[in-house]
Amino acid sequence: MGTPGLADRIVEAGGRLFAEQGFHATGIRAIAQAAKVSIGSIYHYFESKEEILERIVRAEIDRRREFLEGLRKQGLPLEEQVRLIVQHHFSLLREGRDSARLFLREWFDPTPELRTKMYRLYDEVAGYIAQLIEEGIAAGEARPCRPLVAAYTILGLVEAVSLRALSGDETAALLMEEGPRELAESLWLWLRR
Amino acid sequence: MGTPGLADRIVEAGGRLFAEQGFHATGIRAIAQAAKVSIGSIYHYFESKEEILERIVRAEIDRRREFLEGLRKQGLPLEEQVRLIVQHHFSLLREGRDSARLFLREWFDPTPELRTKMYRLYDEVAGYIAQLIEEGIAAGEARPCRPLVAAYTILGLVEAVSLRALSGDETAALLMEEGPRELAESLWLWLRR
Amino acid sequence: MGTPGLADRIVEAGGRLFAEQGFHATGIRAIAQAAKVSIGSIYHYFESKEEILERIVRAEIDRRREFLEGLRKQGLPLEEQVRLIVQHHFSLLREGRDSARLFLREWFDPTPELRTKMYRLYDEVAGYIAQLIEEGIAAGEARPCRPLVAAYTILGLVEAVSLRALSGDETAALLMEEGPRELAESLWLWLRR
Amino acid sequence: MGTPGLADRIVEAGGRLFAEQGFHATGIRAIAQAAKVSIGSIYHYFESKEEILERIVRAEIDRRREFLEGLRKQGLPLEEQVRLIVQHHFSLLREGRDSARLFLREWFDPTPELRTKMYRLYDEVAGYIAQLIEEGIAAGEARPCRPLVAAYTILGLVEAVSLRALSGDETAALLMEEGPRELAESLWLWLRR
DNA sequence: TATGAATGAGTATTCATTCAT
DNA sequence: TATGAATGAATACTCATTCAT
Repeated sequence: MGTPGLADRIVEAGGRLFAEQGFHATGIRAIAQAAKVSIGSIYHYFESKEEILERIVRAEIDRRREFLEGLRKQGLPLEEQVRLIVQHHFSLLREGRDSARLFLREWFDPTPELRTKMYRLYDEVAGYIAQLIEEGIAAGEARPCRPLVAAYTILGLVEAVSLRALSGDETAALLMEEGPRELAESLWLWLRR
Repeated sequence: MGTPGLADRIVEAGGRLFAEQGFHATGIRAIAQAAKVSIGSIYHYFESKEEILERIVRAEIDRRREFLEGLRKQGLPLEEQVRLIVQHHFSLLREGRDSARLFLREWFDPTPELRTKMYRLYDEVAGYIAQLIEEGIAAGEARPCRPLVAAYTILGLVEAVSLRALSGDETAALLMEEGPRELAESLWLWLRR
Repeated sequence: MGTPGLADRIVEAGGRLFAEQGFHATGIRAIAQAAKVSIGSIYHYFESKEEILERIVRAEIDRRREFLEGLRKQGLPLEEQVRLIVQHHFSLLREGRDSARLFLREWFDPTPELRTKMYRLYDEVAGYIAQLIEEGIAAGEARPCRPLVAAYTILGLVEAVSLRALSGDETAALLMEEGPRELAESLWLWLRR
Repeated sequence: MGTPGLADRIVEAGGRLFAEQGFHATGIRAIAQAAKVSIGSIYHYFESKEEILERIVRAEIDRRREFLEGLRKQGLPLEEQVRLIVQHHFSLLREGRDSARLFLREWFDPTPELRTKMYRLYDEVAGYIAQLIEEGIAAGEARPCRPLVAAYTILGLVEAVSLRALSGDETAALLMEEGPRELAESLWLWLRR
């Protein structure tokens, strides 16, 4: 409601441009122009270009965490939960959600400090999934395994495949179409008791 | 035999530095210094900084392809092949093979052209794995599925997990230790008939 | 009496910061923060950053002029007057009086207009000293000389030495300790009939 | 001989511009333009803008040191030496020697590190003068005093007066004309036995 | 009076690339 | 082949100043 604040416009424009061209290739001037904001305003709200990226990533993580928290409260069987997690991820991609794309990019390029922060945020999400799996094991739905390793396996699998699915070519289209079902099935075959 | 040529020295130094610091953070002067080569020589052998990266990536892909070709000739059962593919990947990481790290980095940052090239090279490897799976299906070892999607699943899974395993923290250590066995098992549970 | 006005707080904070870090290195925001005043208020009371400096310098000049006027009224012998002028200057420095330090700084850096203003203010002080000398010559205490040149000599001598005395090292300590007596003596040896 | 190298052109242009407008007011682009050199070349030869200033100051100090060394070898009476030091200084100013002007400027503005360097260089010159005075005392020409304090007195006196003499107004003209004789006389009256 | 969000020209510096030798 | 001096467009970021509230 109401017009979005400058900070929001900056984050939105930054997210889009970073996702399209990469963090390094996106200049602060381009962000300012895209957000219809002065360069000075960017630095009024953010300490640096990196802080913009950080905010974007944090927001994306938050969204995923909320989804997982909501999922957990529903008490669905683990198989269904896995299916929904995979679907959720792909639907974010399909919507063309910029930050979903960005999230897959920039894992490595920024300074080590940012990378450390990103790992920490990522670990939060993995922790949620590990919890779901742990409960699934306790309920006898899943075979005994290390929940955290399994969580990273799920996340990694889903992200790596969706990464390829973003390229825009034929292989990408195939993965985008068949990916969700095939991945959810694979994961369940692997996790189930 | 004999001293390596200038081009080799450049590729070797570039690979090391790109992997350590990233493509953008590595200057051409740093490469020149590390390779004990003049800046002029770099441009004598390579058109641009990107071409150095391209060569490094191509070499890495070639090494993997050779491994997969060799694997295929041995006619092992698919379960064993999957196990060896996973193991091979992790052992490259464990050796600290620079280009293996690099391969995981720079997936996204460079110009779109380079990205396209990288996809193409990556697809080569995926194609080899898809072939192995196709043969496994034909031999009744694996359940029917889309081989290319399955190949990307395997590659994506392995790379995404190893990506996290490179961070150097505790989670990374856990993934590095438990990852290969757990992943191979997962993949086989999923692929088998 | 009562709380000092905003303008005073700004001048006080500006004087301190300029003296500590220099005019260029001190931002308007730092002044606002130190004075616990909004940026807007600064521009309400002053036209520009330079005007703050100008006010500080003017105040310092005024203080010196007052001292010199008071000195003149006492009708002391010129030798004594010279001694007191030197002492006064060093005691300002020793007290750590910010504007005394500032006065020695920023002689040159600001825009030409400000420099001109500073010269004019400085000339006021020199004029007072020249007057004292002129009266000393008339009274037969001092040798005949150009009073204005002599005044600049005195001012320059004292300031240049105190400049060096501000550095905080060993030489500075020596100058701070021996400077006042030695300088007063020198000046009198040189001025006296 | 032959055309001066790029580094020389940069130093020359930098010295001129710094002296005219001050260190802060002189941009690197202005130096590049004035020296008819690319910005890149400046950074090829100098690490930073400050390094240019440093080189200029060092050169100026070197020139003065050479003059003082030459003076000392001539074995003139101290009175004559003092006269020549003062004259030398003023003749540098009169020649419009840029670095002489610069030397008087920028005593304070740059970073603390540079200031420390400048003090150290300045102390070298003061040390030479102190030596001359010490020998003068030993020879019975000068009254006993602390040579280093006396040296700073001489330097400070000369520089402070010449500082004022640079302003370009009437007072400046008076100081420029009468300064050398008057100062030399003053100093000798003060130093002599 | 008083505020501080908004501005954008300006800054020093970097770095891939070229080219005369 | 081999060099490295020379280039200059591009970069992230600063900061005095304005102005609507």
